[in-house]
Amino acid sequence: MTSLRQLKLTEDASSPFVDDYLLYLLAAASHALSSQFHREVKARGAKVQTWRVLACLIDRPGLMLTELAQFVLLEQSHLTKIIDQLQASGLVEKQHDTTDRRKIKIYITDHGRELVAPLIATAKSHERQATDILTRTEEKNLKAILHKLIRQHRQAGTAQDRDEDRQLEPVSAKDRLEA
Amino acid sequence: MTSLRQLKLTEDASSPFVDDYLLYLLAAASHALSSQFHREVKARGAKVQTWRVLACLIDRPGLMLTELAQFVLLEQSHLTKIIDQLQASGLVEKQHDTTDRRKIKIYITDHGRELVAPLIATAKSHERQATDILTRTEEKNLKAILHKLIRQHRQAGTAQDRDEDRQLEPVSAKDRLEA
DNA sequence: GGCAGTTATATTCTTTTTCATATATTCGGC
DNA sequence: GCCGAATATATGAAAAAGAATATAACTGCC
Repeated sequence: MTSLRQLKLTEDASSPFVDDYLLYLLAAASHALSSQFHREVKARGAKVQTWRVLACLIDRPGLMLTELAQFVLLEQSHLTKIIDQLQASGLVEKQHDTTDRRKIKIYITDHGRELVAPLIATAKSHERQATDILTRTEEKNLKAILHKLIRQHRQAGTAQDRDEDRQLEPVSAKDRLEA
Repeated sequence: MTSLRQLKLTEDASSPFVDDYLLYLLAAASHALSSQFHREVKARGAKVQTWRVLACLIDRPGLMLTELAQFVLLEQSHLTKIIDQLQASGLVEKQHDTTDRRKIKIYITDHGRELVAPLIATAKSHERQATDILTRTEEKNLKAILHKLIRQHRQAGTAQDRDEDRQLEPVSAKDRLEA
Protein backbone atom coordinates (compact mmCIF):
# COMPACT_ATOMS: atom_id res chain seq x y z
CA MET A 1 0.00 0.00 0.00
CA THR A 2 1.44 3.32 -1.03
CA SER A 3 1.70 6.22 1.35
CA LEU A 4 -0.42 9.30 0.94
CA ARG A 5 2.53 11.31 -0.17
CA GLN A 6 3.41 8.87 -2.90
CA LEU A 7 -0.18 8.86 -4.06
CA LYS A 8 -0.12 12.60 -4.20
CA LEU A 9 3.07 12.67 -6.23
CA THR A 10 1.92 10.29 -8.93
CA GLU A 11 -1.47 11.95 -9.09
CA ASP A 12 -0.52 14.74 -11.46
CA ALA A 13 0.63 12.41 -14.18
CA SER A 14 -1.69 9.45 -14.11
CA SER A 15 -4.88 10.03 -12.16
CA PRO A 16 -8.13 10.93 -13.90
CA PHE A 17 -7.82 14.54 -14.84
CA VAL A 18 -11.14 15.28 -16.44
CA ASP A 19 -13.23 13.95 -13.55
CA ASP A 20 -12.42 16.88 -11.36
CA TYR A 21 -11.69 19.49 -13.99
CA LEU A 22 -13.88 22.50 -13.35
CA LEU A 23 -14.62 23.28 -16.98
CA TYR A 24 -15.71 19.72 -17.52
CA LEU A 25 -17.89 19.69 -14.43
CA LEU A 26 -19.56 22.91 -15.48
CA ALA A 27 -20.14 21.67 -19.00
CA ALA A 28 -21.40 18.31 -17.80
CA ALA A 29 -23.77 19.77 -15.23
CA SER A 30 -25.06 22.32 -17.69
CA HIS A 31 -25.47 19.65 -20.33
CA ALA A 32 -27.23 17.24 -18.02
CA LEU A 33 -29.74 19.72 -16.67
CA SER A 34 -30.28 21.61 -19.89
CA SER A 35 -30.79 18.64 -22.15
CA GLN A 36 -33.33 17.39 -19.68
CA PHE A 37 -35.20 20.68 -19.76
CA HIS A 38 -34.85 21.00 -23.51
CA ARG A 39 -36.84 17.83 -23.88
CA GLU A 40 -39.67 19.56 -22.03
CA VAL A 41 -39.39 22.63 -24.23
CA LYS A 42 -39.52 20.58 -27.39
CA ALA A 43 -42.39 18.55 -26.02
CA ARG A 44 -44.31 21.81 -25.84
CA GLY A 45 -43.52 22.46 -29.48
CA ALA A 46 -41.01 25.28 -28.98
CA LYS A 47 -37.45 25.54 -30.12
CA VAL A 48 -34.71 25.88 -27.55
CA GLN A 49 -33.43 29.01 -29.28
CA THR A 50 -36.84 30.59 -29.06
CA TRP A 51 -37.07 29.83 -25.38
CA ARG A 52 -33.69 31.32 -24.62
CA VAL A 53 -34.19 34.49 -26.57
CA LEU A 54 -37.71 35.15 -25.35
CA ALA A 55 -36.82 34.41 -21.74
CA CYS A 56 -34.04 36.97 -21.94
CA LEU A 57 -36.27 39.51 -23.61
CA ILE A 58 -38.87 39.22 -20.89
CA ASP A 59 -36.30 40.41 -18.38
CA ARG A 60 -34.55 42.87 -20.66
CA PRO A 61 -36.84 44.34 -23.25
CA GLY A 62 -35.24 46.73 -25.68
CA LEU A 63 -31.77 45.24 -25.81
CA MET A 64 -29.80 45.73 -28.98
CA LEU A 65 -28.87 42.68 -30.99
CA THR A 66 -25.27 42.76 -29.84
CA GLU A 67 -26.19 43.01 -26.19
CA LEU A 68 -28.81 40.33 -26.50
CA ALA A 69 -26.32 38.05 -28.22
CA GLN A 70 -24.03 38.27 -25.20
CA PHE A 71 -26.86 37.42 -22.86
CA VAL A 72 -28.06 34.41 -24.76
CA LEU A 73 -24.49 33.27 -25.34
CA LEU A 74 -24.79 33.33 -29.12
CA GLU A 75 -22.82 34.96 -31.89
CA GLN A 76 -24.27 38.13 -33.25
CA SER A 77 -24.44 36.78 -36.79
CA HIS A 78 -26.37 33.80 -35.59
CA LEU A 79 -28.73 35.82 -33.45
CA THR A 80 -29.52 38.06 -36.38
CA LYS A 81 -30.91 35.04 -38.18
CA ILE A 82 -32.87 33.83 -35.19
CA ILE A 83 -34.41 37.24 -34.59
CA ASP A 84 -35.50 37.38 -38.22
CA GLN A 85 -37.39 34.15 -37.73
CA LEU A 86 -38.91 35.22 -34.44
CA GLN A 87 -40.00 38.47 -36.01
CA ALA A 88 -41.55 36.59 -38.92
CA SER A 89 -43.45 34.50 -36.36
CA GLY A 90 -44.61 37.63 -34.61
CA LEU A 91 -42.87 36.75 -31.36
CA VAL A 92 -40.55 39.75 -31.27
CA GLU A 93 -40.45 43.24 -32.76
CA LYS A 94 -37.53 45.29 -33.95
CA GLN A 95 -37.50 48.95 -33.17
CA HIS A 96 -34.99 51.20 -34.83
CA ASP A 97 -33.34 53.60 -32.45
CA THR A 98 -34.13 57.16 -33.47
CA THR A 99 -30.92 58.74 -32.24
CA ASP A 100 -28.59 56.03 -33.55
CA ARG A 101 -29.90 54.44 -36.68
CA ARG A 102 -27.48 51.54 -36.52
CA LYS A 103 -29.08 50.22 -33.38
CA ILE A 104 -32.03 47.89 -33.40
CA LYS A 105 -33.80 47.29 -30.17
CA ILE A 106 -35.61 44.02 -29.76
CA TYR A 107 -38.89 43.69 -27.89
CA ILE A 108 -40.97 40.68 -27.11
CA THR A 109 -44.54 40.91 -28.39
CA ASP A 110 -47.72 39.91 -26.60
CA HIS A 111 -47.76 36.83 -28.73
CA GLY A 112 -44.25 36.12 -27.56
CA ARG A 113 -45.30 36.58 -23.96
CA GLU A 114 -48.09 34.11 -24.36
CA LEU A 115 -45.71 31.56 -25.74
CA VAL A 116 -43.03 32.02 -23.12
CA ALA A 117 -45.15 32.33 -19.99
CA PRO A 118 -45.89 28.62 -19.61
CA LEU A 119 -42.27 27.84 -20.44
CA ILE A 120 -41.09 30.01 -17.59
CA ALA A 121 -43.42 28.16 -15.28
CA THR A 122 -42.03 24.90 -16.56
CA ALA A 123 -38.49 26.16 -16.13
CA LYS A 124 -39.13 27.17 -12.53
CA SER A 125 -40.68 23.85 -11.79
CA HIS A 126 -37.81 22.03 -13.42
CA GLU A 127 -35.31 24.09 -11.50
CA ARG A 128 -37.03 23.27 -8.26
CA GLN A 129 -36.93 19.60 -9.09
CA ALA A 130 -33.33 19.74 -10.24
CA THR A 131 -32.13 21.47 -7.10
CA ASP A 132 -34.20 19.24 -4.92
CA ILE A 133 -31.21 17.08 -4.05
CA LEU A 134 -29.38 20.15 -2.78
CA THR A 135 -29.82 21.83 0.54
CA ARG A 136 -30.85 25.46 0.43
CA THR A 137 -27.36 26.44 1.49
CA GLU A 138 -25.83 24.42 -1.30
CA GLU A 139 -28.15 26.00 -3.83
CA LYS A 140 -27.40 29.47 -2.57
CA ASN A 141 -23.67 28.83 -2.53
CA LEU A 142 -23.74 27.33 -5.98
CA LYS A 143 -25.54 30.28 -7.48
CA ALA A 144 -23.38 32.80 -5.68
CA ILE A 145 -20.19 31.15 -6.88
CA LEU A 146 -21.47 30.88 -10.43
CA HIS A 147 -22.37 34.56 -10.36
CA LYS A 148 -18.88 35.29 -9.16
CA LEU A 149 -17.25 33.29 -11.93
CA ILE A 150 -19.44 34.82 -14.59
CA ARG A 151 -18.85 38.35 -13.41
CA GLN A 152 -15.10 37.83 -13.20
CA HIS A 153 -14.73 36.28 -16.60
CA ARG A 154 -16.95 38.77 -18.34
CA GLN A 155 -14.52 41.42 -17.11
CA ALA A 156 -11.51 39.31 -18.04
CA GLY A 157 -12.89 38.85 -21.53
CA THR A 158 -13.10 42.57 -22.15
CA ALA A 159 -10.03 43.61 -20.17
CA GLN A 160 -7.84 41.10 -21.92
CA ASP A 161 -8.71 42.57 -25.29
CA ARG A 162 -7.17 45.91 -24.59
CA ASP A 163 -4.32 44.66 -22.42
CA GLU A 164 -3.26 41.59 -24.31
CA ASP A 165 -0.99 39.78 -21.86
CA ARG A 166 -1.07 41.42 -18.52
CA GLN A 167 1.42 39.92 -16.09
CA LEU A 168 0.04 41.85 -13.20
CA GLU A 169 -2.13 39.19 -11.66
CA PRO A 170 -4.17 40.53 -8.78
CA VAL A 171 -3.42 38.98 -5.44
CA SER A 172 -5.10 35.61 -5.32
CA ALA A 173 -8.10 35.15 -3.07
CA LYS A 174 -6.58 31.82 -2.12
CA ASP A 175 -3.44 33.51 -0.90
CA ARG A 176 -5.36 36.06 1.09
CA LEU A 177 -7.65 33.59 2.80
CA GLU A 178 -7.52 30.21 4.41
CA ALA A 179 -4.62 27.88 4.89
CA MET B 1 -41.45 51.74 0.25
CA THR B 2 -42.98 48.32 -0.19
CA SER B 3 -42.82 45.70 2.52
CA LEU B 4 -40.70 42.61 2.11
CA ARG B 5 -43.77 40.48 1.71
CA GLN B 6 -45.14 42.60 -1.10
CA LEU B 7 -41.78 42.46 -2.78
CA LYS B 8 -41.81 38.72 -2.50
CA LEU B 9 -45.28 38.48 -3.97
CA THR B 10 -44.62 40.58 -7.02
CA GLU B 11 -41.26 38.97 -7.55
CA ASP B 12 -42.53 35.90 -9.30
CA ALA B 13 -44.22 37.83 -12.04
CA SER B 14 -42.00 40.75 -12.85
CA SER B 15 -38.47 40.42 -11.51
CA PRO B 16 -35.64 39.22 -13.70
CA PHE B 17 -36.05 35.49 -14.01
CA VAL B 18 -33.05 34.50 -16.06
CA ASP B 19 -30.51 36.26 -13.84
CA ASP B 20 -30.87 33.74 -11.09
CA TYR B 21 -31.98 30.76 -13.11
CA LEU B 22 -29.66 27.86 -12.38
CA LEU B 23 -29.58 26.50 -15.91
CA TYR B 24 -28.65 29.90 -17.21
CA LEU B 25 -25.95 30.41 -14.62
CA LEU B 26 -24.44 27.04 -15.40
CA ALA B 27 -24.53 27.69 -19.13
CA ALA B 28 -23.13 31.19 -18.74
CA ALA B 29 -20.32 30.14 -16.41
CA SER B 30 -19.44 27.20 -18.60
CA HIS B 31 -19.54 29.39 -21.69
CA ALA B 32 -17.43 32.13 -20.15
CA LEU B 33 -14.69 29.85 -18.86
CA SER B 34 -14.70 27.45 -21.77
CA SER B 35 -14.61 30.01 -24.54
CA GLN B 36 -11.68 31.59 -22.79
CA PHE B 37 -9.83 28.30 -22.66
CA HIS B 38 -10.83 27.36 -26.18
CA ARG B 39 -8.97 30.40 -27.41
CA GLU B 40 -5.84 28.95 -25.84
CA VAL B 41 -6.48 25.57 -27.43
CA LYS B 42 -6.95 27.08 -30.86
CA ALA B 43 -3.89 29.26 -30.37
CA ARG B 44 -1.94 26.02 -30.02
CA GLY B 45 -3.39 24.80 -33.29
CA ALA B 46 -5.72 22.16 -31.89
CA LYS B 47 -9.45 21.78 -32.31
CA VAL B 48 -11.67 21.91 -29.27
CA GLN B 49 -13.20 18.59 -30.20
CA THR B 50 -9.80 16.98 -30.36
CA TRP B 51 -8.89 18.32 -26.96
CA ARG B 52 -12.07 17.03 -25.36
CA VAL B 53 -11.89 13.58 -26.84
CA LEU B 54 -8.22 13.03 -26.20
CA ALA B 55 -8.45 14.35 -22.65
CA CYS B 56 -11.20 11.84 -21.93
CA LEU B 57 -9.29 9.02 -23.56
CA ILE B 58 -6.25 9.67 -21.43
CA ASP B 59 -8.32 8.96 -18.36
CA ARG B 60 -10.43 6.22 -19.88
CA PRO B 61 -8.67 4.29 -22.58
CA GLY B 62 -10.68 1.59 -24.28
CA LEU B 63 -14.14 3.11 -24.01
CA MET B 64 -16.66 2.21 -26.66
CA LEU B 65 -17.91 4.96 -28.93
CA THR B 66 -21.24 5.14 -27.16
CA GLU B 67 -19.68 5.40 -23.74
CA LEU B 68 -17.15 7.94 -24.89
CA ALA B 69 -19.90 10.00 -26.47
CA GLN B 70 -21.61 10.29 -23.09
CA PHE B 71 -18.42 11.41 -21.45
CA VAL B 72 -17.57 14.07 -23.97
CA LEU B 73 -21.19 15.21 -24.07
CA LEU B 74 -21.56 14.57 -27.78
CA GLU B 75 -24.00 12.63 -29.90
CA GLN B 76 -22.82 9.22 -30.97
CA SER B 77 -23.25 10.02 -34.65
CA HIS B 78 -21.17 13.09 -34.24
CA LEU B 79 -18.45 11.36 -32.28
CA THR B 80 -18.22 8.68 -34.95
CA LYS B 81 -17.18 11.35 -37.42
CA ILE B 82 -14.71 12.96 -35.05
CA ILE B 83 -13.09 9.64 -34.22
CA ASP B 84 -12.68 8.94 -37.93
CA GLN B 85 -10.74 12.17 -38.29
CA LEU B 86 -8.65 11.53 -35.20
CA GLN B 87 -7.87 8.07 -36.43
CA ALA B 88 -6.86 9.45 -39.81
CA SER B 89 -4.55 11.86 -38.00
CA GLY B 90 -3.09 8.99 -36.03
CA LEU B 91 -4.23 10.39 -32.70
CA VAL B 92 -6.48 7.49 -31.73
CA GLU B 93 -6.86 3.83 -32.63
CA LYS B 94 -9.95 1.69 -32.97
CA GLN B 95 -9.85 -1.82 -31.62
CA HIS B 96 -12.66 -4.18 -32.46
CA ASP B 97 -13.90 -6.17 -29.51
CA THR B 98 -13.36 -9.85 -30.11
CA THR B 99 -16.31 -11.11 -28.11
CA ASP B 100 -18.82 -8.56 -29.40
CA ARG B 101 -18.06 -7.51 -32.91
CA ARG B 102 -20.36 -4.51 -32.76
CA LYS B 103 -18.22 -2.81 -30.19
CA ILE B 104 -15.29 -0.62 -31.04
CA LYS B 105 -12.94 0.38 -28.30
CA ILE B 106 -11.05 3.62 -28.72
CA TYR B 107 -7.50 4.14 -27.54
CA ILE B 108 -5.33 7.19 -27.63
CA THR B 109 -2.02 6.69 -29.46
CA ASP B 110 1.42 7.89 -28.44
CA HIS B 111 1.06 10.62 -31.01
CA GLY B 112 -2.22 11.59 -29.34
CA ARG B 113 -0.54 11.67 -25.95
CA GLU B 114 2.14 13.98 -27.23
CA LEU B 115 -0.46 16.33 -28.57
CA VAL B 116 -2.64 16.35 -25.47
CA ALA B 117 0.01 16.50 -22.76
CA PRO B 118 0.78 20.21 -23.13
CA LEU B 119 -2.93 20.93 -23.42
CA ILE B 120 -3.57 19.27 -20.09
CA ALA B 121 -0.88 21.43 -18.57
CA THR B 122 -2.50 24.48 -20.10
CA ALA B 123 -5.88 23.38 -18.83
CA LYS B 124 -4.61 22.96 -15.30
CA SER B 125 -2.99 26.33 -15.40
CA HIS B 126 -6.12 27.93 -16.78
CA GLU B 127 -8.22 26.25 -14.14
CA ARG B 128 -5.95 27.57 -11.43
CA GLN B 129 -6.24 31.06 -12.83
CA ALA B 130 -9.99 30.80 -13.29
CA THR B 131 -10.60 29.63 -9.75
CA ASP B 132 -8.21 32.15 -8.36
CA ILE B 133 -11.01 34.47 -7.37
CA LEU B 134 -12.56 31.69 -5.29
CA THR B 135 -11.51 30.59 -1.88
CA ARG B 136 -10.45 26.99 -1.56
CA THR B 137 -13.68 26.27 0.26
CA GLU B 138 -15.71 27.80 -2.50
CA GLU B 139 -13.89 25.79 -5.11
CA LYS B 140 -14.33 22.58 -3.16
CA ASN B 141 -18.00 23.30 -2.56
CA LEU B 142 -18.59 24.19 -6.18
CA LYS B 143 -17.04 21.01 -7.47
CA ALA B 144 -18.80 18.87 -4.91
CA ILE B 145 -22.18 20.34 -5.79
CA LEU B 146 -21.56 19.99 -9.50
CA HIS B 147 -20.61 16.37 -8.99
CA LYS B 148 -23.81 15.90 -7.07
CA LEU B 149 -25.93 17.43 -9.80
CA ILE B 150 -24.24 15.45 -12.53
CA ARG B 151 -24.55 12.17 -10.69
CA GLN B 152 -28.20 12.78 -9.90
CA HIS B 153 -29.19 13.72 -13.39
CA ARG B 154 -27.29 10.93 -15.06
CA GLN B 155 -29.42 8.59 -13.00
CA ALA B 156 -32.58 10.55 -13.71
CA GLY B 157 -31.85 10.44 -17.41
CA THR B 158 -31.78 6.68 -17.45
CA ALA B 159 -34.41 6.04 -14.80
CA GLN B 160 -36.91 8.35 -16.42
CA ASP B 161 -36.74 6.43 -19.67
CA ARG B 162 -38.13 3.25 -18.21
CA ASP B 163 -40.50 4.91 -15.72
CA GLU B 164 -41.94 7.66 -17.84
CA ASP B 165 -43.69 9.91 -15.34
CA ARG B 166 -42.99 8.79 -11.85
CA GLN B 167 -45.01 10.72 -9.30
CA LEU B 168 -43.12 9.19 -6.44
CA GLU B 169 -40.70 12.03 -5.81
CA PRO B 170 -38.15 11.07 -3.19
CA VAL B 171 -38.27 13.14 -0.07
CA SER B 172 -36.65 16.47 -0.78
CA ALA B 173 -33.30 17.27 0.77
CA LYS B 174 -34.71 20.74 1.38
CA ASP B 175 -37.55 19.32 3.42
CA ARG B 176 -35.29 17.11 5.43
CA LEU B 177 -32.75 19.77 6.30
CA GLU B 178 -32.60 23.38 7.34
CA ALA B 179 -35.41 25.78 8.03
C1' DG C 1 -17.12 69.73 -42.56
C1' DG C 2 -14.27 65.75 -43.52
C1' DC C 3 -11.62 61.79 -42.56
C1' DA C 4 -9.99 57.82 -39.44
C1' DG C 5 -11.46 54.77 -36.34
C1' DT C 6 -15.19 52.46 -34.04
C1' DT C 7 -19.65 50.28 -33.46
C1' DA C 8 -24.04 47.79 -35.02
C1' DT C 9 -26.05 44.84 -38.03
C1' DA C 10 -26.25 41.97 -42.26
C1' DT C 11 -24.51 38.66 -45.51
C1' DT C 12 -21.94 34.88 -47.34
C1' DC C 13 -19.57 30.83 -47.01
C1' DT C 14 -17.98 26.97 -44.44
C1' DT C 15 -17.97 23.86 -40.71
C1' DT C 16 -20.30 21.66 -37.03
C1' DT C 17 -24.08 19.38 -35.08
C1' DT C 18 -28.30 17.12 -35.11
C1' DC C 19 -32.03 13.98 -36.65
C1' DA C 20 -33.68 10.12 -38.57
C1' DT C 21 -32.62 6.01 -40.06
C1' DA C 22 -29.73 2.09 -41.99
C1' DT C 23 -26.77 -1.82 -41.01
C1' DA C 24 -24.67 -5.18 -38.37
C1' DT C 25 -24.43 -7.87 -34.28
C1' DT C 26 -25.89 -9.86 -30.03
C1' DC C 27 -29.27 -11.43 -26.57
C1' DG C 28 -33.30 -13.88 -24.71
C1' DG C 29 -37.02 -16.70 -24.86
C1' DC C 30 -39.07 -20.45 -26.96
C1' DG D 1 -31.35 -23.00 -33.75
C1' DC D 2 -34.67 -19.23 -34.81
C1' DC D 3 -37.05 -14.90 -34.39
C1' DG D 4 -38.12 -10.45 -32.25
C1' DA D 5 -36.15 -7.03 -29.47
C1' DA D 6 -32.23 -4.59 -28.12
C1' DT D 7 -27.59 -2.61 -28.76
C1' DA D 8 -23.48 -0.52 -31.35
C1' DT D 9 -21.99 1.97 -34.99
C1' DA D 10 -22.47 4.33 -39.55
C1' DT D 11 -24.50 7.31 -42.97
C1' DG D 12 -26.76 11.16 -45.33
C1' DA D 13 -29.50 15.09 -45.52
C1' DA D 14 -30.89 19.14 -43.04
C1' DA D 15 -30.41 22.65 -39.50
C1' DA D 16 -27.54 25.30 -36.59
C1' DA D 17 -23.40 27.68 -35.53
C1' DG D 18 -19.24 30.02 -36.60
C1' DA D 19 -15.73 32.94 -39.05
C1' DA D 20 -14.84 36.41 -42.05
C1' DT D 21 -16.23 40.20 -44.14
C1' DA D 22 -19.37 43.81 -46.04
C1' DT D 23 -22.28 47.75 -45.26
C1' DA D 24 -24.04 51.45 -42.82
C1' DA D 25 -23.93 54.82 -39.17
C1' DC D 26 -21.83 57.22 -35.58
C1' DT D 27 -17.77 59.61 -32.87
C1' DG D 28 -14.07 62.42 -32.22
C1' DC D 29 -10.43 65.04 -33.75
C1' DC D 30 -8.18 68.25 -36.84
